[in-house]
Amino acid sequence: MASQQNSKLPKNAALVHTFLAKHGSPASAYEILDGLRGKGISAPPTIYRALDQLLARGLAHRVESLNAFVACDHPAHDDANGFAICQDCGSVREFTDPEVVSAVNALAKAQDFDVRHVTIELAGQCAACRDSGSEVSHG
Amino acid sequence: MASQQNSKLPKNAALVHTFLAKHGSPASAYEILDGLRGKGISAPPTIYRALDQLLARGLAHRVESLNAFVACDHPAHDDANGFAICQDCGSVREFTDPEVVSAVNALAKAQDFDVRHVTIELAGQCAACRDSGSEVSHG
DNA sequence: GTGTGATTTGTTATGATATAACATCACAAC
DNA sequence: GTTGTGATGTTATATCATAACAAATCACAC
Repeated sequence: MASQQNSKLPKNAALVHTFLAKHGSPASAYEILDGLRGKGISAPPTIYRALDQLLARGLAHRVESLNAFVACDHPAHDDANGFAICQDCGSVREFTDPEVVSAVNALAKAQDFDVRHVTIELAGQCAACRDSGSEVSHG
Repeated sequence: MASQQNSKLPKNAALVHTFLAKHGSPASAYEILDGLRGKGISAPPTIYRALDQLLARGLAHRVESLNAFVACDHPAHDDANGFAICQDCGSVREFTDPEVVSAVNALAKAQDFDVRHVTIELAGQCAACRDSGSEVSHG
């Protein structure tokens, strides 16, 4: 259902993917750009094009509520994944949950809606921040 | 769980809410601004402040994947609603679904994540566009 | 009705995110 | 070697959002 493209990853897409994978947490296009200025990349369109290629292959996701991008943990499910975003520490955890997916699919069917992509983003507090009494600063 | 504020809606918030309700589909902050220039509103911060007030009251929602805002259909559930967005005709339908909500809550509990807000956005094709053979133009 | 504080509003400027448009390059197919 | 396609570089600009500060308005005690 995803990752249909088996052709070789273009150079810039590979650079961006590597950057995101190392980064670990979501990065904005401009953070990626800043991180790759030494590698011949100098302008936003280059980043956005590379991101488009990664998104098409399921190798990265856009986190809508952060206007940011992450390398993908499980490319096989890129059309129905989700993110849990801690508002205290900024950590983002990707998940794929069959219960949520089936509930969403049932809903879409009931509404006679042909789903192509599902965005699920949970904003809240992660366990680590709750356990430390919420005094963790954002970053 | 939402709409805790019972104080009177400020003038600009009321203007923006009325605009969104008439508009029917999601509008960007700048579309709202353009629609209200005749009413003494002349700059983006005024719109964003009014939107913040509406969001806090559950009278409007932000559609993350469109960077746009809609008036709310059912204020009682504003922390766990969803949108079905047709990529062909641009229509947006709001929904609240207990199955999806409970699946998300179960997932969050399993992940030990304290959910404050849930974003669910389905992108795809609405029944009307499917039935008309996808030849509907975007707008 | 006057003072006081809180909220709302107006205004200018700027920051942050994303894309249009067009030229060039790399490479495979023929 | 020409042609077609996809990738890349570059400049400029469109779009979305907020910082910072001043002024107006409102609620309410006195």
